[in-house]
Amino acid sequence: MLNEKATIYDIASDAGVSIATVSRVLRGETNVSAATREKVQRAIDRRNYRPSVIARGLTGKTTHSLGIILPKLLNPHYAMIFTGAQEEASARGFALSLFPRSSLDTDAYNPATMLAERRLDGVIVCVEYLPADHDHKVLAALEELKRFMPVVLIGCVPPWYDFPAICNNNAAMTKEIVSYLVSLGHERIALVGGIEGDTDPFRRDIGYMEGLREARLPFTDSYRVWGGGTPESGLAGLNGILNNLKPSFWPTAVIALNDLVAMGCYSAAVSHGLTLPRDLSVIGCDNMVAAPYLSPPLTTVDLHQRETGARAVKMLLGEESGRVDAPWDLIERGSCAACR
Amino acid sequence: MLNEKATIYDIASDAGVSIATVSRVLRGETNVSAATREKVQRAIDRRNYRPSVIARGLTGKTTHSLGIILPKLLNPHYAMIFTGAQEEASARGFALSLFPRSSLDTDAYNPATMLAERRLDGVIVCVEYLPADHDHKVLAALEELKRFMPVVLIGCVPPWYDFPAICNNNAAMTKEIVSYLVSLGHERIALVGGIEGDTDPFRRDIGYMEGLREARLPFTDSYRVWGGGTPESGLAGLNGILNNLKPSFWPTAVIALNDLVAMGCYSAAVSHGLTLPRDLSVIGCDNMVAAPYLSPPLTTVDLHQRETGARAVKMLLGEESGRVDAPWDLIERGSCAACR
DNA sequence: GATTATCATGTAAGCGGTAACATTCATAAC
DNA sequence: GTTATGAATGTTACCGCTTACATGATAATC
Repeated sequence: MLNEKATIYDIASDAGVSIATVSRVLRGETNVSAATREKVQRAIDRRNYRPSVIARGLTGKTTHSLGIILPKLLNPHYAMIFTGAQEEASARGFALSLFPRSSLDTDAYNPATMLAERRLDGVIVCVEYLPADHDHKVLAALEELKRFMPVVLIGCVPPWYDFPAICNNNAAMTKEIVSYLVSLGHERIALVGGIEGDTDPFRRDIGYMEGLREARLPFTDSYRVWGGGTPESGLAGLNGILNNLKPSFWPTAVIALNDLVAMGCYSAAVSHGLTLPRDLSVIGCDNMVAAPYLSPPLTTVDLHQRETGARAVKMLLGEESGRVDAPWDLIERGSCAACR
Repeated sequence: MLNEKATIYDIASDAGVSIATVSRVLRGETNVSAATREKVQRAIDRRNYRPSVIARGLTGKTTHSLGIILPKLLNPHYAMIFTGAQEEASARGFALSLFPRSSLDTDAYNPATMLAERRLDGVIVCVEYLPADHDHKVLAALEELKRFMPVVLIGCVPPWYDFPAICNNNAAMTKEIVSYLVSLGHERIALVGGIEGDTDPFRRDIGYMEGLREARLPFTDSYRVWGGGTPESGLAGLNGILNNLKPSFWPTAVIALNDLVAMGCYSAAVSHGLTLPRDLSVIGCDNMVAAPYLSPPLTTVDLHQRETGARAVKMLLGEESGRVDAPWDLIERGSCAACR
């Protein structure tokens, strides 16, 4: 508790040894005599000395810092991933910095400049389920980035992307959701959210179609609306469906892109005089903390994002590798009911 | 786009100049001839060279990296602060790393070790409205931290803390909320959330009491329940009030610690057969993105967290100083109505 | 007792930059 | 023509560590 910024030289001279010896005790090498070790440790404690991670990083190998890029923290999905990654990183003495999505913009500045110049030990990139993420410019930026440091992708990642990834197979998940709703007797099932495109075989709409086909249900174009992951989008999406159809054709269940979209659907439903889940079942995705407190409590899918974030860190650090699928669990609460 | 990790020496030899000259063009110094500058720039572009922030940091002055400590990212309040801080930091070429709350635990490890050894240029600490944050151990850790780097506090910070801070005067805010509810005709107003303690003059309960007094309303002990900032806490809190009182004594309005707590209150209310806002008005705090999509849409207080986060960065960088108050705005939506 | 293996410790060369100071050379001043 | 002046550029000593290698002192080997 004595003084601020001391260097390894100060400690060495305090303890009457060379800096190499101090460095040895700092790194816990064994070939230091007990007496010396103790002398050094005392000097360290006395000055409250902390070796500079910066200087260590310069010497080579590792900077003990990681990065993460994600669309937005206000989306609980990403906040959970970040949290998991942060915990894992910090448990290993790594710092985790958040970088903006724009880091991948080829136009602005040079791609990935901020990341590259920091010599990160790796970066986690959360890709949105949006064509914007899959366009070749972003992909090029990612390839570029990969030349500087290990990259792990999280999200709906097409198999032909040559990146280590934790992949959300939204198609398989959505198919399971459809069959769940079918098991409740629903036959008019809407899908709200997601973006059209043929770049990605794991898209929700693909699983949606498959689920319908398997249940021998017709695909009705009006029941599928595209949109982003916000409440606004959910509101607009379901409103569109309800406004354009006679009530007798209204869907009895809706699959929302995520929990936020589901909230928008709640709003749309009540504004059309529908009572949930009696008149309409809604299922979300993400299992955000607030999900159980909506009325009705939201039935959703738990994506284990925290675990995913932690896992991504392990992958960056080389403890795991390749491409793995993220697990998911359907969480039944009160927003889905048997079809009347 | 040629090669990875080049150094300033590579560029110098490519361009046929000394490293000092390269360093000069890197830092945009003026006393370099146009011809030389261009030669160097070409070499830089050709190898896609990025100077190492690590090496720069070693030389002294600044590491161009900041830290932030907050209770949890899953709380939209903190996610918004983080977002604002991140944007501001990255606009200036600073990285922002998230560190866990436990960084301030005196017990674990040495206080602030991770932060100190990274030689951050500053750290933002979001303190919770909890005695735990104000206990002397955490305060000691903060003082310790301050000896290593600039610290800016965000939150409900008692005036005798000698820190630059952006301060939430929750007392003043709550007083205003009370008078808003009073103006709607409410006379039985509950306060759900917050922690008892005498360490902090900006506590919500103080403003609550003042507001009551000013409106010449009695303070009813059963209407004030303590608790944390989660939906669980809101549910338990309001349930407690409703269960312990005959319906004729039920409050007609409730002030929730934050929007998440307000959601818990919604649940408690509906489970008691109450219709919002007809039978009960609820007001939250934080104005989270989902707030407009609850039913009824949540009346709440906007704390301008993004702006606060950005401002904290500016304070760390010495562009602003001292202790300022965070602004707030009451956002009227559908969850508060005139008392029947 | 001379040789060698072993352990504890010291010396010094980087790592990739910055910046103070030195040098060079052309132009202006005398 | 000589010298002062200053812009352009180069040299070099750090910054705070890690690490390969050197050194010295003991202990083990025969």
